[in-house]
Amino acid sequence: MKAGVPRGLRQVVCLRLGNLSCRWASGTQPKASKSGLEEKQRKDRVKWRQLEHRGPYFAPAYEPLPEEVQFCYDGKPVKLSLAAEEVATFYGKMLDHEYTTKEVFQNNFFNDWQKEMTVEERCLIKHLDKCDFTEIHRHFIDKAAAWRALPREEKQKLKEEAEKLEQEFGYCILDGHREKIGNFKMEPPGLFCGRGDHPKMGMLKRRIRPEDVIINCSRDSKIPEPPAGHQWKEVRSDNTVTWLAAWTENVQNSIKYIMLNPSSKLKGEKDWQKYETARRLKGVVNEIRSQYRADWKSLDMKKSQRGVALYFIDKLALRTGNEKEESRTADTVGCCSLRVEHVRLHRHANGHQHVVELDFLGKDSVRYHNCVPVEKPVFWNLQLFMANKDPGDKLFDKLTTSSLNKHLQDSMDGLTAKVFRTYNASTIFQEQLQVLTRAEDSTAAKILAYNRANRAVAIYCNHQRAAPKTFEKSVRNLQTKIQAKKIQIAEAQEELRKAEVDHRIKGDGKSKRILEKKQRLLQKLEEQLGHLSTQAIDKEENKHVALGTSKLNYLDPRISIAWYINLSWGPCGRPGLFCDKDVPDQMSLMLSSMPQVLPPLSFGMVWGGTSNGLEHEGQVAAQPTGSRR
DNA sequence: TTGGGGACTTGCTATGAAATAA
DNA sequence: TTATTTCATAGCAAGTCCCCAA
Repeated sequence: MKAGVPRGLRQVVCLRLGNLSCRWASGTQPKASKSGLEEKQRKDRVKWRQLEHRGPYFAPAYEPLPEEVQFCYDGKPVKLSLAAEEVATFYGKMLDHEYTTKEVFQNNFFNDWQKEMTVEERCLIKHLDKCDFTEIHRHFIDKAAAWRALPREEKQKLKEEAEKLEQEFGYCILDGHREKIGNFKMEPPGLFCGRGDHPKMGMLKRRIRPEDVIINCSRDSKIPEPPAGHQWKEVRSDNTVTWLAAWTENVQNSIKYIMLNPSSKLKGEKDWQKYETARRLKGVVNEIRSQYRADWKSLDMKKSQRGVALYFIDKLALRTGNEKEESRTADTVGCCSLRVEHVRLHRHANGHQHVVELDFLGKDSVRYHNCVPVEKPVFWNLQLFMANKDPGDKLFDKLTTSSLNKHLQDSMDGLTAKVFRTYNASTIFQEQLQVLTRAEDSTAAKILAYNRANRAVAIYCNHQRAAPKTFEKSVRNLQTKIQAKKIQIAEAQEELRKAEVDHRIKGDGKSKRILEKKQRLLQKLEEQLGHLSTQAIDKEENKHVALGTSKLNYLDPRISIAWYINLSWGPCGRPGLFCDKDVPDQMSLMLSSMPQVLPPLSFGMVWGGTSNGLEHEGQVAAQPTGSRR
């Protein structure tokens, strides 16, 4: 990249560029769609002509425990059969994990474990609380420690073997291009770790054999060889799908796939299309917003519920909320599946009128808790929807996700509820970058601005994380550094003062040089302090916010690039150059010539969306709170 | 119209490599 | 050189949305 660009700033955007350059660069991106029809045609057309790969890499066979590692039952050592021992190691490995303290996990594990036992073992081992897995647990801890302690050469050797494996199994040929596969290693057997209060947690995920796997490749390609002595469940050639191999997992009875890496042309094109669809939404979003406002007044409950639900989806980034099988998954909801018990209405709260309090577990059992002032008709409608219902009843009982999406399709081809998340996320990101960035700021301040814009989106999407384990310690370390820097600055100030006096007395060239040197030192130290302080703020603000998901899935990379280039090379002298129509071609040109010449562009025209009216600064203060339950 | 399966995207955590500081 | 921190990504769970059959 071009020299002279502040290093830190480059780093923060390189994260996006790196992602983008492999996903969209090399001229692989499709042209921007001219119409919804074209997009549909592209979606429906045959996806590939040639697909060749080596098939999945299977997990190594179970390696029995050494003789000295014993499992004990009721205080006595018991030599388990191989199958039972293997499942016991799954539990033993997890002994220090919270999962093994949960009753559901324990019961499911024990139930499935018993199925793997011999008749004699089943007669003997009746209660989990009499099982002692501590030696097994210690064995795996020691094994991990031994691995860490391996000499550098040994580790290097293992690394080279892994690389060789990746070269062999980790790539496929798709229409003449060598593409990276996302997950070429078959998932090893283990215990199912569902999130939240998942009723199936602890169940045995059984080992997948070649006989369970369907291979997808082109007819004329070299069919992957199954491991010796085995055969595939099926070999097919379906060029309307993108997966290379598929199998059904036993816990949830769902299909799992081997697919391409996000860096592949195929995934990159889909990613591109996603953002183009979201950008098309800006052309109709005002109309949709007017429509859902009009629907609030409708006497038809279907319409008024749909209007309020769309308002939530648009304003609060709620997920669509498909129906789920109650007894087989954790109890999580989205917009359409909200229940009365998830909503509380406050006529006055926190100095606002018509406040809606939403409190529910969303995707991955992450808690969404938000008190948000809403428009008056929304408030009264909600009151109506909740009237005469039990807490466990559906809030939007006349609404389904399919009817909602069908309605959206009428407004725009390809529009579904989840497009609003992408659209609003990227719009907020661009707006926040504009608001928070000043050209005259230091690099550290610009990085902070970038991260804050990213954070505004992550908060909007309720992307949370558990605070890193080392968080408190690293904050302390940073504070120590700040204090040390302050002391250094005080000393430098004192030395500068002395140098000034010395120069005033002597007035010669040497004392002048010393004075200038001290001034430079002080300036440098103050800059370093500024950088450290900014880092501390950034770290603290980011304690519970996960930036990665929005960065990867919701923020159009072109916004980052436009911002970065604008800050590095100044605003565009040719307004209108980067107008919507030209975005893909401009990006293509820009990326292909990234190291040499970068065309000017006008930041602010990449998306140029219409805000959803949410006060993002305000929402940061009243952000959804809570964590996984 | 509905329910379920299939295909795909989104999301969080753990881990290990690379970068950075001491 | 070593310790610590940061960052990318592997791993896999859990969503969304489309399609098809009953």
